[in-house]
Amino acid sequence: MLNTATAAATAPLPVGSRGARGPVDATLPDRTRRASRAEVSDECRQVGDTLRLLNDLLAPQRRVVHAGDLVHQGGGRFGCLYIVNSGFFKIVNQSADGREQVVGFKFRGDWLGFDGIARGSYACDAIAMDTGEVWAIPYAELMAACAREATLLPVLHAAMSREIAPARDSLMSVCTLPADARVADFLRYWAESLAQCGLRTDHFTLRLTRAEIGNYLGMTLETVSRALSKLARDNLIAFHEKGRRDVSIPDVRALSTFVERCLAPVPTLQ
Amino acid sequence: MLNTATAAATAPLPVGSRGARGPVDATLPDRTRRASRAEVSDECRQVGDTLRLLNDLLAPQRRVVHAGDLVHQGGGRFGCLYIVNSGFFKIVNQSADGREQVVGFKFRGDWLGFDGIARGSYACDAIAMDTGEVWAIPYAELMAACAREATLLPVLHAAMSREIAPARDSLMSVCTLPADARVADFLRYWAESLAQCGLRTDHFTLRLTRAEIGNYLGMTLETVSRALSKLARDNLIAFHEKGRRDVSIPDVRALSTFVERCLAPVPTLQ
DNA sequence: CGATGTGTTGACCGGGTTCAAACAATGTGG
DNA sequence: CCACATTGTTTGAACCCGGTCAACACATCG
Repeated sequence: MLNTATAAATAPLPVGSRGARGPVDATLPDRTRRASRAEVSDECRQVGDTLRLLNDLLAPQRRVVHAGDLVHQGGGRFGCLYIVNSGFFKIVNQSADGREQVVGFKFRGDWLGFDGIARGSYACDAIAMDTGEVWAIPYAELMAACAREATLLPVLHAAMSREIAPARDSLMSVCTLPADARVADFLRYWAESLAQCGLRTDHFTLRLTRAEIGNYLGMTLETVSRALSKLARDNLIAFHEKGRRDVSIPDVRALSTFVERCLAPVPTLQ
Repeated sequence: MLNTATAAATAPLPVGSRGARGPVDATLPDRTRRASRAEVSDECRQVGDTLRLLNDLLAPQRRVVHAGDLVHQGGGRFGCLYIVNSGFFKIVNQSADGREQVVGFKFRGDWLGFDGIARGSYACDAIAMDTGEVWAIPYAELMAACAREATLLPVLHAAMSREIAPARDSLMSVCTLPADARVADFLRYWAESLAQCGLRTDHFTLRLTRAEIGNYLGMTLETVSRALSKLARDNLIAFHEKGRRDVSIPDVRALSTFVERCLAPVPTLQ
């Protein structure tokens, strides 16, 4: 496939004609951020606090959903934001010519519908993948509450800010990693997301079909299946008996090293 | 490459086990939104209004940048948001293992640095690709101004909301289109972006190298070059004399139909 | 039981990567 | 001014990863 990673190695991105002049905020960058266990539990607690705050201030309408339910639909009139209290959801983009693309997933504490604020209509579908509960918050009411309660606006902005990075990360994954590594990286991401919900990460059942994973990662379901088989062969994951959707991940970090190893064949950046 | 579009045709995404139950806001979706000429000039005016508003309320620090300058750097401490007044910029993600990925571009009226709000540090590099000017706005000051001036917050939220869609769109492009179509779609996007800045769209000079385009689109620079040559051969674009960076696009809509034609070989969705 | 949806695996082949060579544009120093 | 290096672009040829097609296994369900 597109090994742009190696391409970038042979022809690195020109940072500029005369070299960088340095950022305005010149602090040392630490790009290697990865959530530690303490941070994860910390984030878990923050999510609980946020949900409690919203519940107290706005008494949002709770809505129970089941697998396949649409929370909001692309093109539909924007009115509410939604917060995931439980379950998980996929975000699906649809193009005018019928292509549909899974562009992300949402878990407990994530918000749905931010893309509707600017356009006045949602830009994508949000679809439940399991039984769960979302809280509907009319945007106008949220704004009014922000005027009353000063602690609310920072929470909202942080949530919107968090929407930006994931799509960029998966774009990078799709553009720079070969198929096997993309699947491994996806499993790592999934385990990390579960951990942030306080769920166990060493063993879980994927509620996604191979086709959905493949669509999200830009490959066919056959390639996903082959990649998973290979990962199982290498003991990076293990399938539980009874169905190939129960996955065990003995060591999540091993998946990360596998991803990096896929780029190792071209170790020298220059 | 990965024709997941056709894969989706043979194995369409399951919307759910029992079918969709309908969205909360059940208005008719119009997914086929594309900016008309009136909308473009309208948006152009809105951008001007926004810049004027911010200038009057906050007197932001103006900063002239040249090609290659870093506006902010991934990992750097978050403090300011930036608004593009002129020039254009690329957003580059960098992974811990050295991969770097162009994940988007910014033009006049776009904001930079939203991804830093949640983390407290920027998640990516913002790099000028030409001489231009950005306005630095300390986030704390912006929040204070929002408290004074009620019209500011909706503008800010709309800007943040607009950050969500582009990355998703390019993810879809990368995942569902073959190389030729991706390049065509990129040119269409670029022309559209220039139009929204009030610049001419029928003839312009790409300030990007083939390597940068390829990185953004998930392919090698050679493939970009070949795709451009093919588009020129088909008279969808034309190269100006003196260098292969001056591009003429006689009819932008022809590019759109070309993209759709790349999916035509599999016309029946079922 | 058959029907349907999902997952696995194999064989083939084609689009895109890789490697290589050549050219154009630009700058640099003697 | 030319020689030379550098960077970006184009084009060709060979290879290979991943898409395509097909067959089969397995589960659930009416």
